[in-house]
Amino acid sequence: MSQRNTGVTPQVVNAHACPVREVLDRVAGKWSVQILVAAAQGPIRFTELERGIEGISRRMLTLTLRNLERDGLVTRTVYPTVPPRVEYELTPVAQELHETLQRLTDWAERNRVYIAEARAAYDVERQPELLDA
Amino acid sequence: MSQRNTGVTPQVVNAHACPVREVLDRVAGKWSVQILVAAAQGPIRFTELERGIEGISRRMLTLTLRNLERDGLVTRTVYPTVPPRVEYELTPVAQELHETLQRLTDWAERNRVYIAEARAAYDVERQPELLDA
DNA sequence: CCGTATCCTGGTCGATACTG
DNA sequence: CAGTATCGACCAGGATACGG
Repeated sequence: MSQRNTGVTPQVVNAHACPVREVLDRVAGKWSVQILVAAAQGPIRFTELERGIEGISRRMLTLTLRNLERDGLVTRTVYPTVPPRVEYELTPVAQELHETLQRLTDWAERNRVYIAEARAAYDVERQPELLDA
Repeated sequence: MSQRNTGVTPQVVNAHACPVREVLDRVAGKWSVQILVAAAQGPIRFTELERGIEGISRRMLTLTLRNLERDGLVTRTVYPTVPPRVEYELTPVAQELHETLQRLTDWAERNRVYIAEARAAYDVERQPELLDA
């Protein structure tokens, strides 16, 4: 592989067997989903994204946007004004993705308490001695 | 945090703002989804999982199962026979999750070609000099 | 305003060897 | 059969500084 490490998601050697994993690899990055969500309402500027997504660094914002753009999930439009202005917008395909992600959100919200309790119970079960520290 | 590193997913310091990320953190692990899929048809044994999921190591299978169990997504049942027999089964909550993951799969399959082409186009655009190597 | 380049750290996973 | 323990590699992502 003659390509240097550009920070872009490297291509897989053995193609994915499972299509679910394929999506996840695209979306499992720490910031991908939040960008998709933030951009779902319409075109949005770089700085708006940066301000809207708590804790994201400029680097990761750029990197994640590039990957999304590479996969055809966002479009990048540069307006050659001064100061420069760049807008990102979800493609129709990404809009679909965003809708299915919404199902996941629903699931998470319906079951977040259940999961939290399961965790708590499990942890108590396995590490009871840590309770009196 | 007085807990040693047991290989179990560490708890987050700052709680998740976004509920989508909460799901993803639970499912984004390299093997979680494949385990959920493999177990979706009914109770399944450790070795069956190991054989069914190409490339998974014993270690990762155990680790991922533990995390899923901890989150209340799978149940672990030990039959004290000899040789021992352990069965894993999805909880109803995980069954729901599995269904929504199915939507993601559908999306992936509908759009895999589109994405592959987007990638190819993007890469050519950015690294044309690599074509004649 | 919108990035890129570099350096560095910690968490994830694979390999391997050992147990009830 | 169904695990656990240990070590090491690798890379995603944070901090920081610079550029058009």
